[in-house]
Parts: sequence; C-alpha cells; structure tokens
Amino acid sequence: MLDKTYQDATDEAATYRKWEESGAFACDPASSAVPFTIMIPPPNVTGRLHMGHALTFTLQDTLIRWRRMQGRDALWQPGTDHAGIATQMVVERLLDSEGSSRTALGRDAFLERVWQWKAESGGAITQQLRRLGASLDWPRERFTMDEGLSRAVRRVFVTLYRQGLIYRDRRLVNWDPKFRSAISDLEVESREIHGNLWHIRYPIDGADESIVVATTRPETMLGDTAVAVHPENAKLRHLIGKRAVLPLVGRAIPIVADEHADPEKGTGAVKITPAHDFNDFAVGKRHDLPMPSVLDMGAAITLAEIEADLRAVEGVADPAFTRALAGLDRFEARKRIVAELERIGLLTAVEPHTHQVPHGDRSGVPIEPLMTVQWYANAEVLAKPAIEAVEQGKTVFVPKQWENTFFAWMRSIEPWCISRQLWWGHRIPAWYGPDGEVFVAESEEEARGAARARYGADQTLRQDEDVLDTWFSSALWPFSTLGWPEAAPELARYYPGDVLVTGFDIIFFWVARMMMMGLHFMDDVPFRTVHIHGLVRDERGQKMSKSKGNIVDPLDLIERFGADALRYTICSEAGLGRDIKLGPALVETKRAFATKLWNAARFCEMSGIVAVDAAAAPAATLPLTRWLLDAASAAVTEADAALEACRFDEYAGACTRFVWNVFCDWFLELAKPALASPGPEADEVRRVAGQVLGLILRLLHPLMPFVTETLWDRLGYGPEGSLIRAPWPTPFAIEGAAEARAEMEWVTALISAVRAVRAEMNVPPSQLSPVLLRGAGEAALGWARRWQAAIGRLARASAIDVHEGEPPQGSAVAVLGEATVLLPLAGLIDLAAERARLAKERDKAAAEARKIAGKLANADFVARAPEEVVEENRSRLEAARSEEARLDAALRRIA
RNA sequence: GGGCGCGUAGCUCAGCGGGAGAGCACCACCUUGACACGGUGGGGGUCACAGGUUCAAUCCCUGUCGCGCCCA
Repeated sequence: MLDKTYQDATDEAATYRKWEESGAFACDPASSAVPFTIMIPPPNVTGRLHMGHALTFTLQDTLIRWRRMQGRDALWQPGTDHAGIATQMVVERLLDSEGSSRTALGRDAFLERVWQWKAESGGAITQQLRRLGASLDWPRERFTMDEGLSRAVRRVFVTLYRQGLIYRDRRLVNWDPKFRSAISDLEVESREIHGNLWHIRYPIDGADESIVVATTRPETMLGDTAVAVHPENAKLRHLIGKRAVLPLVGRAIPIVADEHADPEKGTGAVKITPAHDFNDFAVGKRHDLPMPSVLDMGAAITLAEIEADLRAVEGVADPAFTRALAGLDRFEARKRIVAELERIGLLTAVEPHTHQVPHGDRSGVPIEPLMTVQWYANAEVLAKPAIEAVEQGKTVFVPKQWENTFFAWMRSIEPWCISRQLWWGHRIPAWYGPDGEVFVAESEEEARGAARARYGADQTLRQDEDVLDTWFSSALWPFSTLGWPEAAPELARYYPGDVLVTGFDIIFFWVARMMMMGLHFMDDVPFRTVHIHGLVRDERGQKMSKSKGNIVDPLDLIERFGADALRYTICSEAGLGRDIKLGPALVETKRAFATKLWNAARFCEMSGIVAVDAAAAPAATLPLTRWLLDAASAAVTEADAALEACRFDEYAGACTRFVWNVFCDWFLELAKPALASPGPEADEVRRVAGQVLGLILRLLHPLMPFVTETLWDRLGYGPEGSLIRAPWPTPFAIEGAAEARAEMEWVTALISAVRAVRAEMNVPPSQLSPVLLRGAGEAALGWARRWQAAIGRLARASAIDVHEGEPPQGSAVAVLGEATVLLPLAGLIDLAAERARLAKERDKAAAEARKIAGKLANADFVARAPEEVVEENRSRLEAARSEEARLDAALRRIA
C-alpha cells in the first residue's frame, strides 16, 4: 500500500541511482532507432547549479526523456568546459590563501595544481545535475581539456591557420589589467560611472591662442597624437590644420578635422589617443597618426614610447614631472596629472559627468584598450555560412525572432581575438624559431620538423606562451565530443544534433561559434533547432544576483519540495521566450500537483485498480470509460504538439488539466458508485482506470520523472526503474467516443448546475433534494437514469425524476440545454434570494441574446461573414432566448 | 541614438480576427469512505490610450504613453 504522502527527497536519490546503474540514460550507437541528440551547452567546471541551470537543464531533460520514450536513440551529451579565466581565478585564490601564488609555482606546477583542484572539487555541477533528475549519458562525459578534445582544438587551429583564417595581428584589444590578459568584447560589460569631464587647455603652437579639449581620461593624454574638431564646427573650424602643444609632454600635435568630435559634447574638441581608445584608434587610422602606448599590461604609466618626445615648455610641460609618473597606476596618475594641470593653469573646468565605462565582467575592473599582438580568427569569413544556414532554415531559432539578434551580431562581427594571456587552457600550437619565424603545427615534433626544413638544422624552438579562448574549444563541442577528428561512428550518427537549448545571452557565445566551426569542419550545422528560453528572476521580477541577495538556490528547493515540484514549476511557467518569476512560494504551491497524482494513484490502489500492460490496446464499452480514454488520447495529442513546439507550459497545462480536472475531478468521482458494486461494469472501470493511470504516468514522466517512476514501480506497471524506457503513449481512436462525450458532458453539466444552485441558495450538503427534469429529451432522460447513483452522490440528489407541468411550490430552477432542472426545496430556500439569482441569470441571458441579435441584424455581417459563423450565432441566439424565456417564467412563478 | 519585447481579473500569466480564460489570492460553504498540498460554488476585467483597416478588433496596421532588455 502506498504511503499517505510521497517522500520525495528520499525516494528521488534512490530512483536516480537505479536509472544510472541500469544504464537507462545511455544512447546506443548500434541501434537502428532514429537518433535524437542534445549537446549540453557545457557548464563551467567551476560552476555550481543555479536557477538558470535548473531552467535550461529541466527543459533539456524533459525533451530528451520524451524522445527516449518515443523510441528514439537519445543522446544527451554531458560535460563541462575548462573556463580559462574562472578556473585560473579559483585556483589562484586558493594559492593565495596558502601564501603561494601562480608565479611562485611556475607554469608546470601551477597547471598540475589546477588539475588537482579539478579532480578534487571540479565538476560539482555534474553531481548537482543528478539531483535535478537530468538523464545525461554520464559515461560519455567530456571535458574541453580532455586529450581527445584538445587534439580537436589543435587540428582546428592548424587547419584554420593554413587556410589563412587564423593570423597574428597588432591592434587594440580589450585588456583586463587585473588578469593581464586580452578578453572578449562579450566579456566586457558597461557600468555607469559618476566621473568628471575635465576641460584641458592645449596651447596652439606659435600663436597666442589655445584649444580646450574635454576628456574623461586625462591620464591617457601623454599618448595623445592629435586633437579632433568636427569639420563643421563653426567656432573651432579655424584651428584645423594648426598644431597644439600637448601639455606635460611638450610635443606639438595636429588639430584634425574628424566627425568623431561631437560639436555638442563637452567643448567640441576631443583629444585623440589612438593606442588607448577604440574610437580614437579609428581616428588615428583615418589621419595616419602615430599610436604610442603610455599604459602597460598592468595599466600603469609607461613612458618608453614617448620618452624621446618629452621636452620642457615653459608653463606647459615639465619633463621632470612627467618622468615621475612612470610606473604609477592609472588612477594615481590621473590624480597627479589633474593636480599638475590645475597648478599650471591649464585645467579650465571640471564638469561632473556620468558615463558608461567598460569593465571586465569577471575581474570587475575597468578595461583598458591596449595595442598588443594577438592571434585572431577571421570571424567574418567563418560567419558567412552560418548566416546563410539560418537564412535558409537549416537551423531554426525558436522563438524565431532571435534570428534577428543572431544576424545583427554575425553580420557586423569583428575579428575574433582567440589568444589569452593565461596558463590554464589549450596552449597555442605555435612555435617560434630564433629569428621569430612561426611554426604552427599539431605537435612539437611536427613544428621541429618544419623548423629543421627551414634552418637546415635543429634549432631551439619556443612555444607561444598564450592559451586559446575557452570559447574556441566550446565551439567544437558538438563534434569534438563525438570523437572528431577521428572518424568515430558516433560522429556520423549524432551529428548534427537536433536541438540546442540555451538562453539568449548565449547566442553569441555557443550558438554563433558552434555554428561557425560546425559548418566549417563538418560541413553541416551543429543543430537543427535552437530553442532560446528566458531568464529566471525572483518572485518580484528582479534579476537574481549575489549583491541583491535574492538568489534562490535550486538545491534548496529540491531539498524542500522535491525535484519534481521544481521541474513542474519550471515547465508550467516556461512560456515561449518569457522570463520566469520564481520563488519558494510558487514551488510550494505547485508541489500540490505531485501530491494530487500520488493520492489519485493511492485511491486507485485502494480501489482494486491494478496495472495494465502499456501495450494493451485501449478499448471500452461504457460511456464513462470511452469518454475517459478519448480524453486521455486528446491529452496525448496536446502534449505532443506542445513538446514539438517547445511549449513546455502547454505540456504541463495539458497534463494538469487531464489528470486533475478530468481524471480526478470527474472520472474517479463518477466511477466510485460502480467501483463499489461488483460486476462486469466495475471490472471494465477498473481495467480502464488502470490503463489510463499507466498512460498518465508515462505522459507525465518527462515532467515529473521521480514520482511517476516510483508509482510505476510500486503499482507494478513494470520492473523497478523501467518507466524511463516505457513507450510514450500515442493517440488512439475510441469507438463511440462522440456519443460518450455527449453523455458525459450532459451529466457533468447537470451536476454542476445543481451544485451551483444549491451553493448559491446555501442549501447545506446534508440536506438532500430530489432533482426534477422538465422538458428533457429522450436521450437525456436515459442518461439521468443511468447516472442516478453518481448524480445522487455528487449533486446531493435524493432522487431523479421527470416532472412535466407546473413546478412544485418553492422550487429552485436551473436551465440546462433544452431541459429545466427543478429542485423542490420549499421552505429551505430564501425566495427573495432565489428571485435575485434568477433575475441575474435572466439578465445575463437577455444581454447575450441582445448582443447576438444585434450582430445578426447587420446585413453586412450576414452577407459577408462565413456561413458557419452566421449559423453558429443563430443557434447561440436561439439558446440564449430560450434560456431567457424559461428563467423569466420561473421568475414569474415565484413573483 | 538603433533594435527587440511587454502593457489582459488584486498578483503571475495564457489567448492573438467571430462567445474574455487559467493558476494563485479573495469570499461562502464543506473535515463526504484518495487528497485541507483537498472538494464545491462565487465575486472580480471600457483586454494601457488614440486613430485606422474590416461585416467583425484584446487579437492586424499607425501613433502616443508607460515598463523591460540588448546593441552603440
């Protein structure tokens, strides 16, 4: 016998173990079934399960379980990525707490330490995913730094290099001075900073004139190589072509005409520092300006490139002051420079100014645009086939509107800086000879060979110190995990994958890059569908963040309410592309559905309903069982359509409506009289109930895998842990379904009508009443007789009779189709209240009739609307009028 | 500034050309032999605003206002 309540927390772990140990999650490359593949967007190896993960992996697991039950050879590829910066940060922090450091250890020892960290505490998320019920094919778990995946990285790098699609270049990058590494522009976030706009006077060379520039970054002025003025700036135009003396440096720099200088902003003149600002870099290119750097890798002042330019200019530049800036941090240098400018009278104004400053999203410090030599991938060339693939529908976004975001980014894509000045990651497979010649090869031996060929003798080669961007290896994930570059059978079978499920913030990371690399190396898209879901927010709609302290921990929710409750909540709320507002209160409420299912199953068990083989063909002779099977089939149809369209909310809704509103609220209640009296009817009700309960467990399994599996096992539907591979239900036709539907709809409508009248009249449930039918058709009367017992129970009816002619004195009245329902409750009902109730109903019917009549009176409507719409309105008008007339008559009788 | 999305019952949201819906909350009644994480019934909405298209607009188009996000 099932317990009174479901012990979710304890049962779930045991159930998961059973599945995993039995290999239920495994794909089968040897099978003849059609594959269905989801590549996990690899979570960060340092990651801990958060609500965003809970959302995305619940949806993925729901899809994979559904397809697996449908008989597809399902592969959900697990794994993590090595997260260069994040992991290096974690281990460096660890070393710091031990009084050591990365540099103290040296490269090899540090990397050993990272691997040790990974073995001990990396990939915690893979254990946490198990708590969620995620049915990943664990033995196939991969890591982007695995030998195989690393080989793929080297192959891709070398191939692209030889194709001219990877090259070295010196240009501005987003430099993170904390990590002392280049970072991607996608890892840069704008933060609003309350700073100043400093107005600085630059004297005009050889004239008694000056030009005032406005800047938010006075410390970079040492690297100025021009002042720009808008060509149509009437006030300043006359200075174009002259030269200004750069304060503190003493060098004369040109005043150039450039539209980058906004005449409306600041003073209308801007200083141009090409080596430390992206816009200025463009101006520098246009005017062929020198581009000296004055900040080093740590964002401290360096004078190496301007040393020769320093000269003393009375009241404008003092080389002693400027030399003393060398080695100062950028913020300290700013203070000193501003003070010096003020001292020598060149600071004309300080205007408070709020502006957007780029920050490293992980380091949190302002990013410094720096001129460095980096490795780049030619993203523009790689993006073209990816753009075409989406244009041609080879990959489809759901919701489709995200394709615009994808296109916008891909069409204006910048060269992809793929090198990082980190130690943890795939070291760039490039070796340099003594003369700086580069040898790009998949291995050192190969590079050596190439060097020997060039130099005619062995030479010492030095490998590039840098590693590749983590996204470079993640981009290969859809095929590197399947064994590429080897010709593994998995590669042919599971590539391309079917769907990638992720958030919109990842379109540029995984989606775009996987598309580029997949098309280039596999000559096909990596996935057919990209399902973009929303974000999880707190119950007030705020983004969750540590600083706001509004983080909801999915593991805590699982602990308290069960993984099923969390999954059901997530699916119910996952409307297409919508953000989800979620807090503990909602999960607690939604858990009721799992409890409801448990109790319904428990009732079935208590009522002698037993498991029926899932393969048994659904068949029934009774209206009740036919109606139930028909509704079950409709629910399956709905669920399939919802899942096909990634409508997880509709899938959850279809399940809830069928289980709760049909199976529990009506079927079980209507079945109770039959179940209580032995006979062939009870036998059929039991058999169909057992069959439909089994169907429910299968239908709900992707949604709530744990409770359904537990019930499946305990009620004997299959061996332990077998529901996960049980056949997904398919829709079926039931003989006489239409008739059964008509009958059951009438019966339930009758019961509802009687209940409504009684509740509104405040008739206590203990007070039974006869139910009299007037004007009911032959069929309805037959139904009333057949359902006497159930109607008696559910509508508190002492008897059901036909009553033609005048209603008994003091009857309450309800209208049901062509019939009128009379409840002789003389003395029990308040006549005034009944009059008010009837009047309200009558007015409602009258208003409805008036509205439809008005429509039908419109000649244009009748002439131009489709015939069936006109016809429908005619019959609705008739029904409304008839209802109004009968309510009116009832009202007159008690007036 | 450019782009996208959203404004429907107190709250969260579905519906998106022909009868305004769900869940929660609220009110009333019910501990009826699976379930009070329950049952039954009920109240509650000029579908942001203004125009337009249409026989018909919450739904399509245009504009306005408000909110959110992304990119500069």
